[in-house]
Amino acid sequence: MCDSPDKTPIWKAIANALRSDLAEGHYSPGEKLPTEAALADRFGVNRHTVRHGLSALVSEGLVRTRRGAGAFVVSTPADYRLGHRVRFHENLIDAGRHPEKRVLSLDTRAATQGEARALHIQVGDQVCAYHGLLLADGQPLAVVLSVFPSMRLSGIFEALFATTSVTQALRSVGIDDYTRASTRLTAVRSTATQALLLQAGEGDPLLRSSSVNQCANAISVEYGRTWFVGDRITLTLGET
Amino acid sequence: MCDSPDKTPIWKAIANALRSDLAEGHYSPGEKLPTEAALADRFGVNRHTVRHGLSALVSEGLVRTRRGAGAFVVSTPADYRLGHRVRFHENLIDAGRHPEKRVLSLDTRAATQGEARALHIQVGDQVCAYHGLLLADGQPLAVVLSVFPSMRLSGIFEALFATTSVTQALRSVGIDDYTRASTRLTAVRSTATQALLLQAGEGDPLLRSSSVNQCANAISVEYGRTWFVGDRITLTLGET
DNA sequence: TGATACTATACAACTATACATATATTACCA
DNA sequence: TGGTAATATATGTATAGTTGTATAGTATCA
Repeated sequence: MCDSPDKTPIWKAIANALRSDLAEGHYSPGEKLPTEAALADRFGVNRHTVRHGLSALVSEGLVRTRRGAGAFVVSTPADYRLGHRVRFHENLIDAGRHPEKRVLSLDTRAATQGEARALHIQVGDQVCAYHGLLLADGQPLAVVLSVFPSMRLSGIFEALFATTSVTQALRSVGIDDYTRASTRLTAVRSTATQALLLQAGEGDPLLRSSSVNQCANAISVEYGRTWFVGDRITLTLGET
Repeated sequence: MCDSPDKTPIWKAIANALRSDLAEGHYSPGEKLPTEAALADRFGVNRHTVRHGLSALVSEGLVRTRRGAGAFVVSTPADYRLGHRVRFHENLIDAGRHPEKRVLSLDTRAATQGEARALHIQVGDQVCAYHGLLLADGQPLAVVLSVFPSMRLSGIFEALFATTSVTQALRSVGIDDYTRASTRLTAVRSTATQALLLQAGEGDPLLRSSSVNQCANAISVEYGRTWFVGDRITLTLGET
């Protein structure tokens, strides 16, 4: 009976075994781990013990589970550069990722109070609202709500229909370049809908960015709000 | 036994997302929703989960599905015009709906403090209280609590028995016309009783309107409180 | 005796896949 | 032009597999 301070519990040993499997690259990002039942069988333990071990990896952010589907290796957080010029596609390609955009809805409506203030227009002026999903390597990264002042950008609605690129859409209505006039960041908890779209947990922390883009003559052309999944992104400032 | 904070099931979150899409007017009646496969793709879930969410909307009567064809919008929120003259039947007929009223109770009692203030009468004066249910195309739209000052409108009780139309009842006691003197709007959560009557979920958001109608000589003839189901109505102001 | 670690079982929620069946669209032919 | 068959598309149904959760039980150790 040597009283070693603590013999490592089985679940911790399992977590360690899996962790080193990941570290040695036996599984690549996005790959599915064996099922809990299979792991339980391999380690000769109960499924709950495996789950205990897995949950440790989940809370470390190494693994993500989807009910009914399995446990998947998480990819490392994408670096996202904030600065004077912010371009989604460029940013992710620079980070070695494959960017993708998905349109959720696109409609024209009256500006809310906050939108009006941000864009320096009147409450009730027509705006074009773009609701979309940003993905990196096929994994949801953020939801976006972008608002454009229709009056200043006639044809923006059709332009956004034609292309998913904000840069191209703006160019096609005569805005050759635009720069980030302001960015504000806060952290919020995800709603059920956001969680669903982002394939994250309800209440998971999101990084919310509110920003205004202006064209050459300091006219506001876009007011965007973006909700990033906290643990899939690292925002970087200042560096080139 | 720590209670987990109410986690929304995925299918319910999908139903909510679609419901609010309908509420925001992204689809009009008769329009086809995206296919189950497309929705499953958008939300990143299995088609069966989407089907579960859709079936909720079907059982609410918002959507109808046709095998091989798709899912189609049955009803979108009724437009309800607020202004100087507010008439339930007219409003819904103008919106292309079939209005209906159902009497829940009708009695004479003493005015409460709030009612007295609204109608400019004394606390304890006799009022005629009308409790009813408004329906559009057979679906509950709102519960109404209407209070009339008996003293000023002798015979109003019997008149309300004879007809469900407020306009007609008032006319039969000598009020040929009346106009909306004030309207106040807030949002509240439904009580269990309201939810039952409205065939909505307990705690669902309701739009509460408190209004006073006056006859020609600026005498208050009705104090009404109406609880609309948020999903089923869009109140419009100002426009003709 | 009580706390901790693990086991055992059952069920709910979601996924994956396959196939049946109804509808819409297209191609082709007279 | 009009009708019909073939094909693609979409919903309905069935079955099995996987994770999430709840409950109860057992062994061990302090």
